[in-house]
Amino acid sequence: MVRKTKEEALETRHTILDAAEAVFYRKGMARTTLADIAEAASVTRGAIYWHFANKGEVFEAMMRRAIDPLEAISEVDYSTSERPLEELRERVLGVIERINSDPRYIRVFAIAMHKSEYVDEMVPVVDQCMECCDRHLLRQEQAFAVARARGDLPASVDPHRAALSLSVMIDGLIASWSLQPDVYSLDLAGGLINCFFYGLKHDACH
Amino acid sequence: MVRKTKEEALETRHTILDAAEAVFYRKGMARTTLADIAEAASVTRGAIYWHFANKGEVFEAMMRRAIDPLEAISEVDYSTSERPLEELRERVLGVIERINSDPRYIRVFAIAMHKSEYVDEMVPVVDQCMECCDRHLLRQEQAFAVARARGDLPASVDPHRAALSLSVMIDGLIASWSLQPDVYSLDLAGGLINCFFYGLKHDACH
DNA sequence: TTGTAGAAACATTCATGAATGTATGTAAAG
DNA sequence: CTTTACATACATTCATGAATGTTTCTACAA
Repeated sequence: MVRKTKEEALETRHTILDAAEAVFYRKGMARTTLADIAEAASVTRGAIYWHFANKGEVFEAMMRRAIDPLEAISEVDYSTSERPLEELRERVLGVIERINSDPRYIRVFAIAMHKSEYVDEMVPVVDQCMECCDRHLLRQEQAFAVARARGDLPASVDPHRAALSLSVMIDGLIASWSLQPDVYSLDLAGGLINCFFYGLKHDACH
Repeated sequence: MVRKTKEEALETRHTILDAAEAVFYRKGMARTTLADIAEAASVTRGAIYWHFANKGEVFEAMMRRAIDPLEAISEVDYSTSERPLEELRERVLGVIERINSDPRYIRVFAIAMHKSEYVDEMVPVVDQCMECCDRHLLRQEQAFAVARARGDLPASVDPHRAALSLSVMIDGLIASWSLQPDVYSLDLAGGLINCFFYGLKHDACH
């Protein structure tokens, strides 16, 4: 009903994204209408259409807002690392712990993995969201390769397969975890990774 | 345009489900309309409404047709098993191999896990589909417990956590696999499970 | 054996509501 | 006085489900 200052406008934008997050989580992407979001945010559809072009852009903005802070952790180079496996482990657990620290992450991951459909224009957006978990697949591969070169892993270990296996475990963990946060807890991750690395070192992955 | 015999009617039903499978896989559940399915099946919407009440029932029937044959493998009792871990391993790999044998499985799993939204009335249907992968979570727990009692696993192993970890890995594998069948191959599964069991035996999951 | 009633297996048409996007209105900030 | 930041109103599209029409099979009777 009233015009706002720029700061207030940015606040409404966040209000809209908060509402979208809640409604998406409850009803899923397809079944939530912009009217639902507007009602939850106590604004009109006009306000949403002012800030975003359509529902897809709302989703994208909601995701970006959540996962962009995670991106910073991704910058690594294992090539000169003294303990590549240790660093890899710490980094993966760091991301998971970070996700665990803010309930918002679990919600948006649940939306991206279970409450939206991986088709058409959603593919690149969801991809970016997932990549922030195992975007380092190449880097992981590097870590395993360096570890093998250093003699930390047996020569029979295939870095590519190892990285694939690791990201499978991470994706599975995040998927189960975001769906049932009370069943799957954070400490499963550490155990799984330890177990996997142990098996790798002893050449048990065949 | 013509009336059919009972056999022909059942054939149209299968034709509709085939078409639904293809269109669901391409466009996702939400964006496919019954008109799409009808066109792909070369029938009219009226035909679909004759066989099914709505799109949800089409989905459910499509899923049932695919996963019901998998259910048979699920009946196990590890309590008297001599080699519970071996049997568990073989059973899990058996399911995965079965899935690998028919491209239909990969498609319906991709639909269930990535091309549909886990909300409302979809929850029980998708659950049933997922349970056929790790429906044995309780049975797995039993297998681990029996193995521990037999001394095949160290006493420090928690059967419940072990079963959770295993199903996380399986879910993650099926999820990645169904999304990119060319990237993730079947033989990753065996290695992962071996690696996990090895780590379990050597008490490395902490 | 054949004729006929009824039901099964669809096709076609129609009415309705719901969601979208746009266009316009409006009040305050700059 | 112009633009921002919305609110309101409107037109259009589209998917659904029901209602109805049509054709063929099946059962049963004569």
